[in-house]
Amino acid sequence: MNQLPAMPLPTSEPARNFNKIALVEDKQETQESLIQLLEMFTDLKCVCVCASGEEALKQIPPVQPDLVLMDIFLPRMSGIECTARLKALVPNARILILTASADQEMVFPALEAGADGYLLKQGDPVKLRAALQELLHGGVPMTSSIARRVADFFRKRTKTRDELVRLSPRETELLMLLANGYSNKEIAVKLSLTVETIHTYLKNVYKKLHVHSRAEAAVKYLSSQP
Amino acid sequence: MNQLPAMPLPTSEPARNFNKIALVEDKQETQESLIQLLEMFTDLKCVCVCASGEEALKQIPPVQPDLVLMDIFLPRMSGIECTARLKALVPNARILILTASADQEMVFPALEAGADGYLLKQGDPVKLRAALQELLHGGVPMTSSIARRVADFFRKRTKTRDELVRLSPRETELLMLLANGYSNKEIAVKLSLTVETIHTYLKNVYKKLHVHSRAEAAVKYLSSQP
DNA sequence: AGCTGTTATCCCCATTTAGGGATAATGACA
DNA sequence: TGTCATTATCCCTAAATGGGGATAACAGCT
Repeated sequence: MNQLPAMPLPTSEPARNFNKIALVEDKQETQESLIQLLEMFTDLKCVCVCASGEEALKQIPPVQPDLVLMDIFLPRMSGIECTARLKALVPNARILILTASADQEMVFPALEAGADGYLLKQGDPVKLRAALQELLHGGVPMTSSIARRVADFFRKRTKTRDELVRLSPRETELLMLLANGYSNKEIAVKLSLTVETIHTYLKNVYKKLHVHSRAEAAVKYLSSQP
Repeated sequence: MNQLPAMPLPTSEPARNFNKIALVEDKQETQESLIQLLEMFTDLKCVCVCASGEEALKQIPPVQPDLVLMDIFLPRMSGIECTARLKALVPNARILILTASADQEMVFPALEAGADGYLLKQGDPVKLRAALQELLHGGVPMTSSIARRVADFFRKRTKTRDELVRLSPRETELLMLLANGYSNKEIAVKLSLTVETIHTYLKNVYKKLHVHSRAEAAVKYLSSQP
């Protein structure tokens, strides 16, 4: 149960007054400008620079950085895949995805892979600086356009929903809770209604959806949103 | 198909050099301090102050504000519900949810309801100012802790995927049918098993997934699917 | 003034489900 | 050889659910 696998701690490190940062970027030009930028921040030390995902998975785990700046578009292994694997090897590292405005559609896979932030690399030193600080303090830096995409993700679910069936607001509310796995009793408590009322509502919802069980209703509701 | 319901445009407004903002907040103290704060911003004009959701739905649509600051915890109608209804009545208004740190769990319902931002009301004028600017420019202001919750939402999907791996092939087969809305009886027929057998299987599946109802199991299964 | 939809409460009853247990034949694996 | 996971069957009980109905306040519409 206890293995203690020779932790890579060559130098004793009781307390650092700087944060270790690693860089994964294949385009040399961008790589250099980022390094230059990072040198300006005296509390950050760039300890590792990789030009590919494979390289990153080998070189980054031994140095256990606090931050990783990850390009999304890498030769063979994508920055997303690299992020997912790195997160398993260096769970304490906070990974910031840097992207060229075009590949914004990768934001959801990136967040799923464990990315801790998603920024456009337009090279604003002040914004990058702020983002890195935010990362170190547990935040999730996102540009507003990316946050908007995230918000839209949630929004489009309710929009498509009432296009299918004409449920009343209250009925929809109930169905949402049902589709989250709540029991009638739990729903009743959440909405401050009696269980019998929930009962009646669900009967109507079932009729409108043409289903005969809560599981069916939940499926219908959930499958109506991408 | 075309109704054109007498748009409320009493004054002709070709171009404004300020943005109209409305306030929905029941606590008088907070209300006053927000008004005071907004007065500092000369490009904003507070055109409507409401102390309840019901009031907001009546008073806000006629004035068609550009921004709405919405408290989440209101007497009868929640700020979420009010947001959803307001969005239908004033689609062009950008609604910013203001919340006391406690009710952070409302962030998803809020985004689904159509909120355009979600901030903690800790009363930092600079941050509020920045958020309002971001709103007017199409951004979605969120505090980093809230953005983090959003990111975690995507992450937990992969987590449940791991739990599903623990299921045996037969158990997975059952769960798939369950998640299609079939009853135990129907599943039994489909797999040529007795209902009691289905019963036993589901008990085990529930244990492994840490759920207590078929609806919960279905939701967990479906949310783990791409 | 009547109709319809929404919200909300309550009753009854049959079926289904959830949770607890026991049992047994497989095949894998150590 | 024993243990374990998987597949499969059966029994029991309490709780939850599904389907049927009645009732009532209220808002909006005609």
